[in-house]
Amino acid sequence: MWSRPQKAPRQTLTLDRIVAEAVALLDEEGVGRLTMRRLAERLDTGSTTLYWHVKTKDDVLDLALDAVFGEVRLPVGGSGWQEAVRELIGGWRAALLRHPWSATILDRPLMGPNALERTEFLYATLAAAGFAALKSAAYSLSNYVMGSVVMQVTWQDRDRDDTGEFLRKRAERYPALAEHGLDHAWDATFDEGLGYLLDGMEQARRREDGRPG
Amino acid sequence: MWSRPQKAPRQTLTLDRIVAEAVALLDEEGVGRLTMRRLAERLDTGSTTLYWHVKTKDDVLDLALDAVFGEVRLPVGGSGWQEAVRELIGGWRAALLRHPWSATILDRPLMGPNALERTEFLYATLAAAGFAALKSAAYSLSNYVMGSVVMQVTWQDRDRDDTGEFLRKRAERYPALAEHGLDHAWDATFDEGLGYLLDGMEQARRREDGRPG
DNA sequence: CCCTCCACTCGATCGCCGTTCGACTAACTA
DNA sequence: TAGTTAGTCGAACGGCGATCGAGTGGAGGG
Repeated sequence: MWSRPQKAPRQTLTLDRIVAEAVALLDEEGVGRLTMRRLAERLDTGSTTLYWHVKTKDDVLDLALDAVFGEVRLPVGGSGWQEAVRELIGGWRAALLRHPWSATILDRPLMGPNALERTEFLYATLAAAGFAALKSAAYSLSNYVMGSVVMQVTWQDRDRDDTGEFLRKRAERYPALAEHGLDHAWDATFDEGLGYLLDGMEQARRREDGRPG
Repeated sequence: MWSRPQKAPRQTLTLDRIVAEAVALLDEEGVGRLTMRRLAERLDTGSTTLYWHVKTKDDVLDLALDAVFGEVRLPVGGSGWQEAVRELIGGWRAALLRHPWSATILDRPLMGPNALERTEFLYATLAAAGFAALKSAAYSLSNYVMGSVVMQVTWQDRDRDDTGEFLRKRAERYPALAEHGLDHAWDATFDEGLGYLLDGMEQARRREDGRPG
């Protein structure tokens, strides 16, 4: 039939294109609006087609999250373990904050190649520094960065709504909270807390194993 | 009509009953299976009825999460700030771990009365201890406990599936990870990391403000 | 004793979701 | 040319959160 729609010579759909578009969609509209149908529409295809490249929607999220970890550059310099850790953890945090939706889907195993590579680097750095309680050290750091990103994403931009007023009205019941308000220098607070942790770790390292890093 | 079903003299539906049943449902089946319909069914009512007591499903989750925080007992003793913090944070962690689903919905403002009361206590304790950088101290601790709970819930019980084998097969690429495996003494690791943090905080406290707690 | 009122209940329905099925097609292979 | 296969897609299924408007039962006033 002459009216039959011409097959568009469209670019082949690939897993990479799907993941890239998913990240873009998540960045623009957030995790609640990522839909297989909407994602497919942006890729100019049918939602069914996605399922040939991907098993479930969770796969898309796993891939998108690992793509975020891929943005974290591994430290290169030969300085001390604290500097290397600061650089890795800082980049880790920055990447997650660039894609705030990622903080809300951190409750899944981070087994993608990019995440594993960064975790491996962290372990190796701490091992080289001579930490005997390697897991404790590594977990403390990843716990801290994960937690702080979740916290910041949850609370930032909340100054605009009525959360501040809500607390001010309850100043009698929550005096310390009301006094210190909500506005935050997030970066400085993060750095300071990381400093606490690194100082405490350094003490433990000296106690456990005196080898120089 | 004689066949008209008798109105059951059922117990009045209250917000408390809804929240309690939601927590039970979440405990038994996880966050993915909490449905307004299923929750209503367990309460022997229609799903529509829930919406008279609650505005959205998110309200149910907010209330359930705050109920979990309600399980955390506030420290009473008059010992040092570190002991008080350890007790609060430990109870905080324990409550969240008793309801693992809670770790996956921590990415929302914790503005319920129970959560606020615990946060207030944390601020007050640290302020009394003389911390100048109060927010940094408080955030470091909550970041740490949040992060470690999310991490543990994500990874525990994963030894049973093929995650361990997955890593063992990639031992060349990720030697440090493969060497240290997955099995964890979660409690000990948490305590050790908390120790790092508290030690680092104590150093900063002495530096900033020598007042006794 | 009846009527009104209102806190509370609920069946039906809307639009959207993730996922599946089976039919289709274009390009490559033998 | 015939067959195979990687890739596409319309239609549909069951379930979801939420809404609408029609009820209903018990308390309180006349």
